[in-house]
Amino acid sequence: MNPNKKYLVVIAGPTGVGKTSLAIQLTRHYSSKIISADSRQFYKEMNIGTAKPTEKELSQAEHFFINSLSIHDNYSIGDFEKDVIKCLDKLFEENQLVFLVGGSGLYINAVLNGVDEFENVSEATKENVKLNYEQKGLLWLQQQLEKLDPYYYSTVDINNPQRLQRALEVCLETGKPYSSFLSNSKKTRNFETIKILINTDREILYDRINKRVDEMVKNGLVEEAKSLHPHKKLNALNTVGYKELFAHFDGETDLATAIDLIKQKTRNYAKRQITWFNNQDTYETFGRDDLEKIKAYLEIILQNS
RNA sequence: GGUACCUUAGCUCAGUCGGUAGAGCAAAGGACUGAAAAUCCUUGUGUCCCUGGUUCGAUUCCUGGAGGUACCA
Repeated sequence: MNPNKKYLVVIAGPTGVGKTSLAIQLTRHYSSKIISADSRQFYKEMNIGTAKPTEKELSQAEHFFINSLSIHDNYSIGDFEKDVIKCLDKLFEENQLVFLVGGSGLYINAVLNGVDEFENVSEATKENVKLNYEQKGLLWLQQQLEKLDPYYYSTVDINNPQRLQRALEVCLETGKPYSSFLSNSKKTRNFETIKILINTDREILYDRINKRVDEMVKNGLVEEAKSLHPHKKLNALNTVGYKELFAHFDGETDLATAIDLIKQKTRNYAKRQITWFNNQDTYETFGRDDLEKIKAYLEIILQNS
């Protein structure tokens, strides 16, 4: 093992696969620390519905970023990248190996490769774009973006209002095309990365997800969501497990339907994660019971580098 | 028991003036640069409940049956 090298071990995979417990065991084995790349787990007000590690698990391995934010905070992937890199610099002073665990592929990639630098967009600009979109519709977004950034317009999914809004906000705020900020290059990092994907049969995964939702309900998810209901407009709460219950509180569905929907939307999410990681390269895939194999794999890499 | 209506995709239902059918949801696949558990894109063959009849041809019209819903007894 090269003592001068530092390693970030990424443990990724779809929700419900059992990443957390694997990662904790590995972390203990290496006496290391865990950085969470599960963006929902940052919010301290959201506990049951975000499938955070339990108190016991948190005591078994030190976790960073869990409960680091309030749902009222404005936090973005750019902030996350900077915060994690800062945190890693500190952790690597005392650890040769640090674990990054989560299922938010975009957030993991931000740590590994970086995201491009953008100027902050003011609330006024965001509000302006949002209002115009609400009043004039998707076509307005498309026309504005086509005018201000024809190149990006030709490459984006022009049916995706979130993408169009974001690009337009940047154009309006900076007076420059959104695409002029895109470098398409990876940042160099002062650590090596080892990428591990945990996956399992679809049937098993979906079954685990369904059971976990029932477990969350038993643990008080409905009550937790009830207490957050007044804040339902916040972006942090526009998420599976909460918005279905908000719809129930608002009289749109009965409770059983809401719970079934949470299961369904979580399954859909897991599938999207699998699609994301399929599209990434250089992940080594393991099953949820492959702790020993993963240890062996890590040893080989550490010895050979 | 009587009368009326219903039975079509995994679900809810359109539709075919007789030439074997299509929406939404689900499901599957895909995309992804500051909302990412978010947002968006693509994909529709199914004994048209069963049985006879009419017809060149019936899921469609007619007879009988089965199941369902409503109302009347």
